[in-house]
Amino acid sequence: MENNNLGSSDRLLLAAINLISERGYNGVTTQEIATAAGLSEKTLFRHFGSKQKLLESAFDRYHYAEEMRKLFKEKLVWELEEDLLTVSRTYHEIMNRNRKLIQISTRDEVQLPGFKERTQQHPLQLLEILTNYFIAMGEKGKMIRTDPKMQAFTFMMSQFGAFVNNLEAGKNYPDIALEPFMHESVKIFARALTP
Amino acid sequence: MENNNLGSSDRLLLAAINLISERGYNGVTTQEIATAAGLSEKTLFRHFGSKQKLLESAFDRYHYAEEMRKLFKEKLVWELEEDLLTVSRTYHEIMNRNRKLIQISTRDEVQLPGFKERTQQHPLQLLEILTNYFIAMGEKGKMIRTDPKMQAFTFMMSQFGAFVNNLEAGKNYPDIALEPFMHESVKIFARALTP
DNA sequence: AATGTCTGTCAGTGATTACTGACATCATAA
DNA sequence: TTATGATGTCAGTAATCACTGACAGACATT
Repeated sequence: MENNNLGSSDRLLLAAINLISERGYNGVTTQEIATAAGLSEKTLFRHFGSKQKLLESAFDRYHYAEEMRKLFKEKLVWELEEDLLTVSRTYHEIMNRNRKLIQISTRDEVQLPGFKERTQQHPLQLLEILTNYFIAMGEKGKMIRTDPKMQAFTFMMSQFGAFVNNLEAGKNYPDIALEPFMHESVKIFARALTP
Repeated sequence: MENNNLGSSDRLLLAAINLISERGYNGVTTQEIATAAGLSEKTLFRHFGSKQKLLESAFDRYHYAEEMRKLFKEKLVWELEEDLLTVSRTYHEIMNRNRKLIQISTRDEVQLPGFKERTQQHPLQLLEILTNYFIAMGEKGKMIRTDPKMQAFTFMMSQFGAFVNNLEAGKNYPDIALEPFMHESVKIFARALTP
């Protein structure tokens, strides 16, 4: 964890994210965070005033909030299997970039109100986009027309479930990798939803 | 939270599970747990000796560890859509019964080693059962024969994702309920996997 | 009546922890 | 050189918290 080329604030923020995502807000001391950042506890408080504000700053600074909307506009080609793969890839990219903050926001949601809403926005956005995409595909005759919202939700849940189990870490399901999962899950849904 | 007809130990265990699942192990004091149980802090320590042992006892006492294996043996009828619905129902029943303990074990896994393995056994069992079921169905000619393990895993992930989002609580996705989700997700996979 | 069991109250201890103030050090810029 | 800003050290405070011992009351069993 040698981030010596970064500024002190960023070193503290990253150390905080790493430690708190692993052991929880109440499971980490300001002393530990400062030491992990290679700085003194005093410096931590000079920069952020309180432990709470330190974590809030970490969210403001390191939460990637780009809209999924934009990412899809230019990428979708109205070919179901290809597009589902794009959706899956983009989803896992964004979610994995935010993994540690998402973990913190779910674990410590009671103590850190408002954080969960911010990380929950990505799934909600995706659900909306995907539902609209399914409706449009149905109108084009390229998809069965039954329950687009629930279909989108089911696809999302499969991706979300895989994300939560952190296939890349390989701890929960050692012999299942992310890339093959994305392909197989996309294939399944494409086959199920094609007329 | 009036469990006055229960013994003191059980009142304490249930109060501990409720509070810790909401606010985390380090976010709850022994004082709070005792008060929630309608007892004094002293009584808590007389019964369990330490906070740690209190939680461990809660797991031993309230973790429903029945094997999915048994539940399926008598229920499956080798009809894909019907069986997938049975699997989904059974899965959510068991997982929801264990929801609070599962939440504790994932949130506080670092501080409570060994707990996660115990709650993770249900999904692992289900994956194995479902994979074998898919293989057998393939041999009967009732399912496409491609990648049974990954197909089982994808189905499981969709159920797991829905479980994590606690549809019954209706907080994350207010307009999506568990029952319709189970039916739609099962329909999707049945259509995708039928020859 | 006597005994044992369960519980509460009270008053504490020792450890941890977020957070502070005073002062020193050191590099860089003016 | 001097001033400035960022940092470290040290010693400390006030609060919290897991946990304890001593004593007493309530209740059931014998």
